[in-house]
Amino acid sequence: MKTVNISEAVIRRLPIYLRFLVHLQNMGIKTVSSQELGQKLDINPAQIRKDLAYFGEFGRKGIGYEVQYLIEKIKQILKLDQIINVCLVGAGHLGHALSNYNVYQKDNMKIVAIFDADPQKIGTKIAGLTILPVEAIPETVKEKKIRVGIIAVPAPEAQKVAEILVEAGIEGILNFAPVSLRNTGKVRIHHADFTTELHSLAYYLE
Amino acid sequence: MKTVNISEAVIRRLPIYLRFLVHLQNMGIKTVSSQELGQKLDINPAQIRKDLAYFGEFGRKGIGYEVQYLIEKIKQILKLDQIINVCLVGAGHLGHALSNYNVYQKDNMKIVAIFDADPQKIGTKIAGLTILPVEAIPETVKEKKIRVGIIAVPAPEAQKVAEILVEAGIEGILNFAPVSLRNTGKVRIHHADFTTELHSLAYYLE
DNA sequence: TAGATTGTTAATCGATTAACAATC
DNA sequence: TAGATTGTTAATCGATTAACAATC
Repeated sequence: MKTVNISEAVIRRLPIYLRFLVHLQNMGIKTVSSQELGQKLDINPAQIRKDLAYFGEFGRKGIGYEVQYLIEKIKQILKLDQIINVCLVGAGHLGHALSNYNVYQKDNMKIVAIFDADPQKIGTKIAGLTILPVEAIPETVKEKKIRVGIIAVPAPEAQKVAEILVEAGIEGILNFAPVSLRNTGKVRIHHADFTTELHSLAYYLE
Repeated sequence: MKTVNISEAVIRRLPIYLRFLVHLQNMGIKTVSSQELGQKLDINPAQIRKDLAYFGEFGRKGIGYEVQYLIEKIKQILKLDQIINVCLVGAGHLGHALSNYNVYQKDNMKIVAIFDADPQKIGTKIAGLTILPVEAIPETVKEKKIRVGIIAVPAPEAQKVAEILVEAGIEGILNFAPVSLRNTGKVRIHHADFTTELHSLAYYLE
């Protein structure tokens, strides 16, 4: 798989499928068709079938997809079948919220270190983790085999933090700061910036 | 303007342009070309020119775009030139983080009410606002002319909250809960769900 | 078997990019 | 004037959707 370059649009839909499939599983539902999925997720059924077909033949003609099996397969595709260590930079309000988010364990993404620049905060604990100084990023990333960094610092500091993370050997960044990060190096940067969402939402009002 | 239906992709880029233009303004820069913008934002200059040209002729040939003027124009397009009242549902960690975010005032989007279902929290204050019960949503939305609702409640409750907001006459929703909301009514729903971002990021690791 | 639904090809639709005349 | 850069058309590229043979 991944012989052809799969488009970003496809990859962004997989987690949405995954989430709904887990929901179906929790409800005890065993199989689902692309039509049912499409109806619930407001996505064209043909697109769902095509997205999945990039990675293999996961369904059965006349029947649909087995929920449990498809969950496993999508997790494999997204590499969520292995534990991925994550660090969080920024222990402000947002950092607090993120570190308490209970989604990580079940998704195999685990926050194993929290950093902050404020000397007042260093040494205090959040979610069982002692806050470390930003200077400790390089060694901690190596020691704990951290592969993903979440940036939750103020906008003016985000670029510098990103560069420190890249330098430390991180493979992916999720950026919450409301600023477009220049990509130094070959890491993947995703944005979770709600201000742009809020601004584009304003356009559609009324 | 908006005679032709402008694509969503265009509208989603406008806030990114806006943010960088404000940054340039803060640095005292007066004019900027599509090439410079494109280089900094990693967007094709032709695309930037085309995006802006949907709404008018904002640039000057041979010169580029006047920063201040373009900021004004984009704010007009996004309807950020008027104050938009926003409410927040969910006063947990994330709600706390959002209510303290300082981006609202300068963007004319202002949180004017906070709701929660937990009786323990009702009556306490966040960011100067008294937390109200969810039952107070309909009257408060009308009274305070609230147009946008931010959902920051646990996933299982998000759909019901969305329906209450729609029923109350809200025009747009920004959903932070990790669940795909069914759109009852004709409101616009944007997602600020970082779990899907984190999951798709995993695919690109290494 | 008949009905349902996949995987996949072909058609359509839409978005991005290149190119360039107009013009500051 | 010469150089730079826009606004816009045409070309390209890519993504979505329709349709249907294969088959459970």
